[in-house]
Amino acid sequence: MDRTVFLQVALDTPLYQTFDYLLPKDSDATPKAGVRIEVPFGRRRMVGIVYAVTDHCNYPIEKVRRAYQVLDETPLLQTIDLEFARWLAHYYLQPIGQVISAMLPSGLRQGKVLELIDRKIKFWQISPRGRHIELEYFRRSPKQRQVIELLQSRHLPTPQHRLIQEGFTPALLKRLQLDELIETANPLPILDNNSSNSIVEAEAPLTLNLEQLNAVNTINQAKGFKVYVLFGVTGSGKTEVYLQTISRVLEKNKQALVLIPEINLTPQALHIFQKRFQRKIVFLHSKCTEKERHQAWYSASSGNADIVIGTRSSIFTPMPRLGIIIVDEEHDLSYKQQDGFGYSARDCAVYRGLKVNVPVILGSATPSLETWNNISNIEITNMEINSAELKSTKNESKKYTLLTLSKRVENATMPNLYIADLRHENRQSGIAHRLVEKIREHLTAGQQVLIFLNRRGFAPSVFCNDCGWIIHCALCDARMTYHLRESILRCHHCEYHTSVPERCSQCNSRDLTTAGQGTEQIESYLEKTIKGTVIRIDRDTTQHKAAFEKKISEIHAGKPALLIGTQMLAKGHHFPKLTLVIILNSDAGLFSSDFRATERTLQLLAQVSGRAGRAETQGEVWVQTHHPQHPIYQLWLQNNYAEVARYLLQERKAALLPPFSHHILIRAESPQRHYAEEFLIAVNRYFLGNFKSEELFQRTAENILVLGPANVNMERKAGRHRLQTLLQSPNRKALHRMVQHKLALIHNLPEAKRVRWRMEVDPQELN
DNA sequence: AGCACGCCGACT
DNA sequence: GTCGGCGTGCTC
Repeated sequence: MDRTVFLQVALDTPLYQTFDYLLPKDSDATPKAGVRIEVPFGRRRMVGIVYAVTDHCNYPIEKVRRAYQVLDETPLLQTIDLEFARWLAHYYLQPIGQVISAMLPSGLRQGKVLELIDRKIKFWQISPRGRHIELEYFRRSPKQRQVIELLQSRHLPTPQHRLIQEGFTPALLKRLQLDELIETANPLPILDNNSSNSIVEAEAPLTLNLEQLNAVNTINQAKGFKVYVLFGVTGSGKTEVYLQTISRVLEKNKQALVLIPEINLTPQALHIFQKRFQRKIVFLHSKCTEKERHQAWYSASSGNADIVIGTRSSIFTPMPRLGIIIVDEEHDLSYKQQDGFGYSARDCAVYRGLKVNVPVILGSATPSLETWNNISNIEITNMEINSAELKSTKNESKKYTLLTLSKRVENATMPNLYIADLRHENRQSGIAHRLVEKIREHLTAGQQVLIFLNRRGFAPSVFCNDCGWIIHCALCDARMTYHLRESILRCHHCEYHTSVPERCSQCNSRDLTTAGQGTEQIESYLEKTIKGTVIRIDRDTTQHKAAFEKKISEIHAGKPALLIGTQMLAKGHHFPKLTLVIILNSDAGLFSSDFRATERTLQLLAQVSGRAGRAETQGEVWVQTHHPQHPIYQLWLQNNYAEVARYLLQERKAALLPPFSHHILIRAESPQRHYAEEFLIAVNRYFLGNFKSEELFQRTAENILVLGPANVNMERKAGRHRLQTLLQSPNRKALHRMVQHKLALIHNLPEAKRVRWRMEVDPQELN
């Protein structure tokens, strides 16, 4: 006898539950878990995912409503994906419906029909021959030259209609195709080995050095889940290790998932994969159009694509034949989602690897301390001196295997590191004269130089010489940055900007002046001082889409040039002609209140330093500082990240900070400070019972540390006051349990209605 | 989150 | 008289 069937449906609401529904009218079959379903929800009509099919319901049966219709025959999410979602929701303390919603491309979320892309549109891309053709070849045919230049600059196929809009004719394109200078391409960056128009050649694998070979062999021996930390200095050939392990995975007819940080270099990285594998590769990154994302997602989840390369959120892409997960630059902050539900794609990757039982590679020249602490086979050879101490830091949680690549490929050496002590240097516009001389030397020798300064604009603050008044943002607790070319004051923390005032608003003096230097000032100073090409790369100079790539290819052309850049330029780019790197303002990271600041600064120093001297030429790196004796610089000079990690882990252990304890952060913000504060106080009462608001530190019965409500470093940002409570415990389970139990209560607090609040597990930034 | 209901202040 | 402010409550 048939029993009534109930569908537990996950809906995108902030409620920590699923909702029960009856089958749609005259439905012929029971839907499978993982299909989309349209249901009535309050007065709304929503699309959800069938999370489970059961024969009972916990809700008063007379109030259970009937679903409108099932939208898919085959599930979009498989059982294993739903289990992944369940774990995510539990671990990150998020409503299941919102987690599942984040796993789907937005079109599918809204109930759109899965449709394949229109194959009738013709796409063009540069051919291997066209990529390397001398432009001289087009002396007599400027139109052809324009097409070639355009397509050379593009990393993704360009639709024909776009080229026709640009004034090119189909006949012209046909002509170039005949000369094998351009080729038709699949509409998406999908390389399909059985499509006749794909003529991308497979590039042969490179020869591995011993360390690389060892890494590849070790990973290839993995049977099921195992985490490998591929610890390789910049230029040590991590990518080649990825490629050759992927190659083995593909042979076994499995799929590979490769996560990369959210940086501008993606097109180059992707090209490497395209050249190596004549397989279906799909890309998922922030610049994908909705349609591309949809298509890539479909291709991956149907098992059609062999390799998925993407940023943070691609960790959720369903892949039925998943065989390996690679997280490149695993320490990178962009793996941490900052808004919405604050997951770490790297941590999710490790969990997913465990769940699906496949190996996970975490690659970095500067692994995060969380990762480092999990390594089981730290090589004692590197650190004989402290091996006794090291052993004492070991605990049962060590479970990752360390694979070290200590040498740069092609005989490139590591750069020499130097400190410029600003206390004894003459300087102008924030740069020591001695270093300007250095720049000249290297440029004259035909090399390129990089100046790293993590500060846009002309000057980071403007003040009154008479009364000392500093101009602040109207919406944030932050100073205004002066932008010379625009002649404007900008806040770098919100959209607020204003014209430069004539007079001090406090004392009416006309004597306003700037303090400090940004990239704009360094650029204008050095353009005058040295004669040569200066290329500045920061958010201000790369606003137009093509500008960034244009500058990068200008650098790659290899002519002597001085590059001035922020973070943007620091990561992932390989500039073979770069021999001198100067880091201008790393002191900023020395006195931060965030306990992770030291780790971040050292990672950044190492990453930036790694840009220097990749080819046969010896590179040098200079750091300018007022505090040359600071331990950060002493550690940096040793040029031994393993030692850095060891040292920092000792500190963390002594202070019982992560990874030796665990954090959950509750943030609240409101235009009215007291609303945020009252909410957090109400939350604390749940944890502490007799919470005394005048004490900053308190402990719960389970000995969990409750710290707050406390101000965030920049208390007011974009017009909102921000406060937070930090929960800390060495016992992750106890911490989770406590918060889990109060979650629904917190959500229902009347105080919660008046503020924007969110829960963050494993926060990466405490300010 | 949405979306409705409901109960008070200043406007055509 | 009603338009609309946002406090409160509910969603299978």
